[in-house]
Amino acid sequence: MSSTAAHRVSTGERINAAAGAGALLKALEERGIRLTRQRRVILEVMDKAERHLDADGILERAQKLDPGVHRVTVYRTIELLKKYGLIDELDLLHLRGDQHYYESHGPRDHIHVACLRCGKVREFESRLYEQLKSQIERDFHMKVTVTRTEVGGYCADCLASET
Amino acid sequence: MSSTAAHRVSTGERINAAAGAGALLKALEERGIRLTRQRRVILEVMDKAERHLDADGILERAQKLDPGVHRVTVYRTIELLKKYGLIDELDLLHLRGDQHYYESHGPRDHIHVACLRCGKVREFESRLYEQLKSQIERDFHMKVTVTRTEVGGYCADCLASET
DNA sequence: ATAGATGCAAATATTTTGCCGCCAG
DNA sequence: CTGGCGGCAAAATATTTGCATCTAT
Repeated sequence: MSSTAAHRVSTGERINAAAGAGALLKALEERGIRLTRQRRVILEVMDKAERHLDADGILERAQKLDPGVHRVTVYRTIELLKKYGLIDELDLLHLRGDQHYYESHGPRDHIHVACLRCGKVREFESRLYEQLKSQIERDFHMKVTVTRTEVGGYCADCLASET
Repeated sequence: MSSTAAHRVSTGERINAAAGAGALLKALEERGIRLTRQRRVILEVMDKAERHLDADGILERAQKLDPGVHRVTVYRTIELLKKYGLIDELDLLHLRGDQHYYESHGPRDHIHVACLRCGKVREFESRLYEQLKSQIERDFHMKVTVTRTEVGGYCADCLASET
C-alpha cells in the first residue's frame, strides 16, 4: 500500500461516524437548535449509520425507533444539517438510483470508491487528494468549501470471480 | 500556475467537445447504430454544446432545430450514449437542482469546479488527479472505469466583490 | 420487411411547499 | 407563552415505462 494513503475499507459499510457517537446531536445542541423528539430520533439514526443512507433509509430506521416520524420531517432535518454543514450529500454515481445519500462529515475529506458490479462502497483518503485541492485553490485563486469525488470500477473480488 | 496542471477556463461555458465536431454522431455511426432524424438532432446539440446541458436544455435546443423531437427521445438517447460510454453524467453539486448534466467525454478526465455564488463552472485537469486514480487502482487492486470530481467554493471574482 | 425507434400518456421516484395545529424551551 | 416545528395533502421536479405506430436500414 502507498505510504501516502490511509483508507478505511468499509466493505459496503461505513466506518462509524468520524466524530464519534452523538456527534450530530451534540453539534445541534451547541448551536442552540431546538431538539424535538423527531429530530433526536433522526439524528440518532444518522449518527449510528454504518453505511450511507438515503432519505428513505433514514425514514425506515427512524420509524422503527419511533413510528411517529414523518418522511417530510426527515427531509427537513436533512436540509437543516446541510445548512449547518454537518453532513455531506452523495450520489454514489447513481448506482442505485437518483436519490441522495448522506453522511455526517468527519474531520477529513474522503473519496467514495464504488464497485459497479457488487455495489460495495469503500472510502479512501489520500495526501494526493489534499494536494489536488490546494492546487485548485492556488491555480484558480478560489476558496474551496466542498468537494465530492466518486469513483466507480470493478473491485478485486469481482475481477477475480469474473466468469 | 503549477507546472503540473493544465486547465481550461470555461467561464460558465465549456470548451467545445474534446473529440471535435460530430464526435458523438461518428461514434454511433461506427457502431452501426440506427441514426434517426431525432437522434441526429440531439447528437448535434450535444456535440455543439458549449456548456453543460441537462435533459431539458438539450430538449429546448433540439426543438429549435426540429420541433418534432420529444422529451422522451432525449432521455432515451442520453441513456443510449451512457450505455456506450460516450457521455459522462454530472450533478454539478446540485447547484441548480437535482437534474443531471451531460458532456461528451473527451480523451482526458477533468474536474468540475463550480462557484457557489456566481455559478460559473470551470474545468480542471491535473497530473495529481491521474496519480490519485492510479493510487486507488493500486491500493484497492481494482479497475477504475468512471470518476467524477466536483468541487465547490468561491471564485476569485466573487471573493473580490464581496461586500 | 422488420427490428428497433418514436410519440403519447401515464406511471414512478424523489423532494418540496402551504397550511394549520402542536410542543420545546 | 409563542415561534419554530411536525403532520398531512398536494404540488413540483425529474425520469421511466407500456403500448401502438412509424421508419432506417
